Amino acid sequence: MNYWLIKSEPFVFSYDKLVADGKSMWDGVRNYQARNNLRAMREGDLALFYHSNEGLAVVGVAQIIAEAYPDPTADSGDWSAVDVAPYRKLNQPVPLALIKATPELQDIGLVRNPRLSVMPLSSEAFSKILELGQTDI
DNA sequence: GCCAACGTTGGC
DNA sequence: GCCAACGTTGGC
Repeated sequence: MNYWLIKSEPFVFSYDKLVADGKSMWDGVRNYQARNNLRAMREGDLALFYHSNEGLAVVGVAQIIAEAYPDPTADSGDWSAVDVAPYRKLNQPVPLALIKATPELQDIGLVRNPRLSVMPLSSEAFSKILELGQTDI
């Protein structure tokens, strides 16, 4: 089981929208590092869902339900998409400021490389954020 | 709305 | 293959 963090701008696609839709294709990634992370995802992996730009918080957990396939929204280039489904909404959103203020979370990609949109997380970091979000899964 | 950080592009 | 210029992302 691998753990991930995926980012979305909530006015483009929010966690609530994912819940409403039941599942979604995770497409439009145009960054090689992020794409390679998408390709490393396995069915059943869990991903924290982070709202960037507005909200600035981890709000829920999503599950990977289909592994990487060619991104149909790419008209050229070698890009990938996966399918995700809602898994659990956090009881308490975990704001970026809290993550930055938590010593155990100083090494995660969100802090180290804030512009990467798909990044791996250690199981420790994943659990810690769930704990901050007062959520058991 | 500004600006810093990073990735990508293109000239040499 | 290097590096400057540019575009994009995302926090503040």
